[in-house]
Amino acid sequence: MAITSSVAQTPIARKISTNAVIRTVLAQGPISRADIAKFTGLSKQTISDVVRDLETDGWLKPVGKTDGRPGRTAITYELNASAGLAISIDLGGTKIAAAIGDLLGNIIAETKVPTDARGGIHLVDQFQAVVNDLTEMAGVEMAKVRMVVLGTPGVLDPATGHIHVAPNIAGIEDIDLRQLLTDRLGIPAIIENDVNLAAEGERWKGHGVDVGNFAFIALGTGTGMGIIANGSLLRGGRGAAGEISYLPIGGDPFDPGGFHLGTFESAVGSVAMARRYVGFGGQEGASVADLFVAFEKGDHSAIAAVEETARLTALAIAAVGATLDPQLVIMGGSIGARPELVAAIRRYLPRCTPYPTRIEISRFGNRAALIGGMGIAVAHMHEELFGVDLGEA
Amino acid sequence: MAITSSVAQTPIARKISTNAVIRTVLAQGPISRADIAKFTGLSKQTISDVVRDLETDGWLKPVGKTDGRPGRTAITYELNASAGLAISIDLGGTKIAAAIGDLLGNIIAETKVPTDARGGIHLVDQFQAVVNDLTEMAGVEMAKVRMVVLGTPGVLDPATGHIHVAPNIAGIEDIDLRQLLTDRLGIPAIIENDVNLAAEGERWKGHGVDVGNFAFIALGTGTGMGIIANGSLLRGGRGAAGEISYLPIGGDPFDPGGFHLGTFESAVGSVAMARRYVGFGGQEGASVADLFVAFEKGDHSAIAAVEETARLTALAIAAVGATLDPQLVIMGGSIGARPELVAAIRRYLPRCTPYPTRIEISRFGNRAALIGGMGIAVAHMHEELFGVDLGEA
DNA sequence: TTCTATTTGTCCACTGCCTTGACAAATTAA
DNA sequence: TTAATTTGTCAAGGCAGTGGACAAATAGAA
Repeated sequence: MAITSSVAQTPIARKISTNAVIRTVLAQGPISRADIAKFTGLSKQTISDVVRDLETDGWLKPVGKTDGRPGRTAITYELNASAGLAISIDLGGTKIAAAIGDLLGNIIAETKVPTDARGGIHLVDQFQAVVNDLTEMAGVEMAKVRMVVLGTPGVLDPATGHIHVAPNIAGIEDIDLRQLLTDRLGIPAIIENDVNLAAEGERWKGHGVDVGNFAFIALGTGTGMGIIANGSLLRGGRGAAGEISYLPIGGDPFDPGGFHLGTFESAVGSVAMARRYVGFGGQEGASVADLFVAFEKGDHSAIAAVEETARLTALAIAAVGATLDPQLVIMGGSIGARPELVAAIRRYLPRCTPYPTRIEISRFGNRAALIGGMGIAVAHMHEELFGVDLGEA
Repeated sequence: MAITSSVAQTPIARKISTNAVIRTVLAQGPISRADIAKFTGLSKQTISDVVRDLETDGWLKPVGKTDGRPGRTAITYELNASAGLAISIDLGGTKIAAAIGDLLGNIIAETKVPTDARGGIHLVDQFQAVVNDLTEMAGVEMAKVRMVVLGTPGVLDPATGHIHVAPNIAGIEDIDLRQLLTDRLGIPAIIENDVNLAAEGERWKGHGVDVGNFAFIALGTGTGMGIIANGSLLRGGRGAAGEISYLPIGGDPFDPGGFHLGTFESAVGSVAMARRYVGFGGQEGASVADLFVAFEKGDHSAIAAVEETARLTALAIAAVGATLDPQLVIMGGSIGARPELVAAIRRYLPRCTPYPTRIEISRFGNRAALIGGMGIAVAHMHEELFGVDLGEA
């Protein structure tokens, strides 16, 4: 394990300079070379050289001129957004959503198809087809796509990328989906848990912007949490960080045989919520959707069911608060993003913890994972294209 | 915010090279210049230059010669451990422990004094005296001490370093202890929560070596947890990460007025444990120490008290596991490190969570925070002396 | 003991990257 | 039209790193 690679002469200094220029342009929008020099502290000469190289390689492009100030007009440069493309795919139990975006993360095209129920290798075929559709819709060549991020349910092993538990989707636990996707598309692929991606999405462009510590809690058919701590995603030892299904809340965790499903998920998942509604007097066979309709009409059974779910969720947030101390909890998922539920949680939380966490509803609804995947893909693309690699550091 | 500082000509390349050399020497022990060159990938010439500079500045020193291999003998170099010193201070409610260590983190001298009950500014006087004692004991000059780390109970604001809640120690919530210490000693000071330091200590030289995700749980008068996640300390938004006192476990978190003390701490702290023992039939007025003596003799009340504490702690570990997914939980503190208790926790944990975490007892006992402080101090010293600063990166 | 293979470490020439200062070019304000 | 100001290029110089040549030093073999 060599610490510095240093194949050629002294590429490191130029790489650092290039990286500084790119980051400055990325952060400061259209900017002149003179301003880049002031901002980075590098000399005008160096900046001119670097910008020239970047322009001939197609990464930067001149976009305009300054005016209004005294002195010679300056040519302003911007990142050539179309120089690199990335794809985000959100694999769900019923549908596959996908988007293609440019170097700045602007989404150019988006599509959605039903998930192939046969699962397994057939999904890879679907991904291929979806990617083809996207490049066609966007009118771009596949060669410029440099990164694909796939969000899936389930626990992913951080080391191998192996998907451990994915109840909704058939036959993906035994195949190396990341490798298959990489091979099929010929570009680097990343797999990440969908709730983790939702958290990344909120960090990128949602409520989590500039928040270094927050959690995204998804309540729906199942329960999950994505954690951003110290400004980066927390995966845990086996990739199971945020698997709040197993929180010892909402039932007796020592109940033999019961805890394997997850004490918390057994208490607040959609099945439990519907059953609770029925138990409180709701219509036999009612779904969670029915419950919220009834809630709207002021149905007492529905209100009681929501209240109880909110109470348990508040306890879970209290537990998360005592462990992670997030500045913010973002609620998502088909149930978790319901304003009625969140309002109730906001009422319960200060009653069970002295330092209640701020709670927001996800900004992106069911597109959060897709957005987050794009954020990750763009970040990795930047790293791959412009990143400075000191070996380890 | 300039991205590269670049005061002089091109200091960055030489800094990177120097850093690579130092890290290689640090990791590979006594090593020749030729081997450093092979290891880093840099040329022999560069290594010779860098080593010469480092030697004249006193950071490296030749320690021997190679032999046994064919070819010319090589001079091997080692880090000059005494070139830089660091101090770790552990501020406790009853005593102040402190140690001085060298560039490699070897502890040279250690001391302990009772905490000045007047607290506040008097503590700074004590710190000063303790530091003087240490340098005298170690026979070193204060000028070579480059970093001091202070561990304290309480929640520290990550941004300001302000100590929020420190029940055991008088008058330190209103003063800027870090600034006072820095000014008094004339060297950079860092303040960190003592349980966090204990976790860092285990990571540095204890059970947490090479474990990227683990938690150190301290049970004693109070309860606390230090978290290492993704290989680094997790502080949370307000520095309150790991404040498991507030876990909604071991009582009714909605009990009005009760939760301010912390539901979990109220259930497993030493006061609660002694009261539980008495409640189960133990001697009126018995302490936790008495409890464990009785436990040793097979006293049923004591056994029941330990069992209940273990059961609740297992639940807390289950909650932490569902949130952080640590590979390991290390138990510490006067109660938490008791083997009897840990044995019971190990029995309970698999009964309340499907993926029980491995549990170990702290390797350093009540010196864990002191050791951890030394680890942090040494790491910061290395960073300050040899670190490569790309501005942000 | 002598020779050979091998390894260490230095010397030297060369290249790449960055900086500084000078200066031409272009624009606003007076 | 002129002065002030800013942009961007040119040219010279320095630092850092590389690679090849080579002297020095040693183990092992003849």
